[in-house]
Amino acid sequence: MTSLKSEFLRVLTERRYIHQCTDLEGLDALAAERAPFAAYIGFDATAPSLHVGSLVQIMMLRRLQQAGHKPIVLMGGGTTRIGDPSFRDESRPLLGEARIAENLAGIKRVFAKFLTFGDGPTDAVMVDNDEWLSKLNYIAFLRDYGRHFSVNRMLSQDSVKIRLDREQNLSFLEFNYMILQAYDFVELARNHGVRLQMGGSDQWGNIVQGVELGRRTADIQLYGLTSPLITTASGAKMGKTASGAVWLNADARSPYDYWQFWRNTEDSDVGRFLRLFTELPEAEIARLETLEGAELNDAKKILATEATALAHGRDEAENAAETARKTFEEGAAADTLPKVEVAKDAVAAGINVYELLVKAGMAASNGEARRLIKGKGVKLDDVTVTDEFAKLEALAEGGVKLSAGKKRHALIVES
RNA sequence: GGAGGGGUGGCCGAGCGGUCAAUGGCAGCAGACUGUAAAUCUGCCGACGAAUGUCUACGUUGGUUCGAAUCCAACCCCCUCCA
Repeated sequence: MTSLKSEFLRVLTERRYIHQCTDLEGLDALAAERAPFAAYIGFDATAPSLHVGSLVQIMMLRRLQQAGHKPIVLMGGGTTRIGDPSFRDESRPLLGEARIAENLAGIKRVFAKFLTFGDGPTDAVMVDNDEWLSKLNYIAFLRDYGRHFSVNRMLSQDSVKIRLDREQNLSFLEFNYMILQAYDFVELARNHGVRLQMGGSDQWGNIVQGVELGRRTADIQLYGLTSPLITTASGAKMGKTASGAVWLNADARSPYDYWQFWRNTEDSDVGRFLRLFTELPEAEIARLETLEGAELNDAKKILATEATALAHGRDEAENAAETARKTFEEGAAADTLPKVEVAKDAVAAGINVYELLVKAGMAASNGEARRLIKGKGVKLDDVTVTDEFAKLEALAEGGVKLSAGKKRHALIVES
């Protein structure tokens, strides 16, 4: 590989963000120019927040902005109404307009943490493809753009081929997804000066279609860049855990939980995640990833704090780290643990421990809570609860620490 | 429109009149071992109840039967092939 001239691509390469690029040299030359250029990544609006699965993409936009260029967040308000069939076994449910609007608002709040929005030349902008897609005229669109797409070509695309090979239905609606995505690219190139589209590796086919459409219909040289699919070392997709998706919104997953998610990273993922999800200097990461055994836990803590700082702010991250330190290393009940309030007289009357577990969200039902106790999974102030009908009858001054397993803790306090 | 196949718990997938709250796998939770890791082993894994138990659940609605996830009918949805 030739040495890269642009800061943007140098950083992306060093941090292992790049999987494929349509024209690395061309893009490098563009990124090395002094004038900012715009690049975009599309996100769909199927949920009210984004989760860790999209974090690589978000970080790429952040890096772009840091390198002095303009990130554009394309919200798929229009395409969400179709559903991307890429590598999906089944059609996605179609969402109503109200839900989509709601989702867009939630997602906007996530991005505000990672990017600087505004009107300046390198300020981030959020656009919704519904703006132009809903105005399309079918006949005109077919005539102007439809003729540039080869069905033969589209059928040979992996994402489509998989569906066909498995003899699963692929509706025409979904088949159009890639056409619209390609059109988005050209539309953004014309009206927002976009030259580059980035995305996950599963978007490669769609992105390439857009690059070609740009050349054919607008005579613009566009670029595409994809990031590798991020899985954990044991092969699981990023962002799914016990309690569901790891959301980036604080109201969907608390900063403390978010910190815990990163803290529990597998050993062999630490270096890779530090590069992708934190902004620590490369030299520091190189040092951290050589740690072994129990010492590697220090690296995980740094990973957790740095990653949490990006999504929730430095203060929240430090708090989460401190709460975890007290809870796990001192065994103390940090007063910043999630709190469960119980009425005074309820305690005096004696309250079942299993009820507390349900209240704390550590068990979904009384039965589950009792099973948990039977399985020796519950502790009160670090003492294993042995009787499934044990009651809590008094509260210590600072409350009582309730633990389900080794990792989930809450503080029971009087209300 | 015609012919065939199918819809079972978070997912995959058995069951095909009673012994079915439904085999098995995955995912998940807990315990042991550790380092809040991985791997491994053990237990749990519909709701309510202290419990014999009660309730809800095998696409929907009816029916047959002492008894239905299992049989019948209609309907809805999905898939394949033909038109």
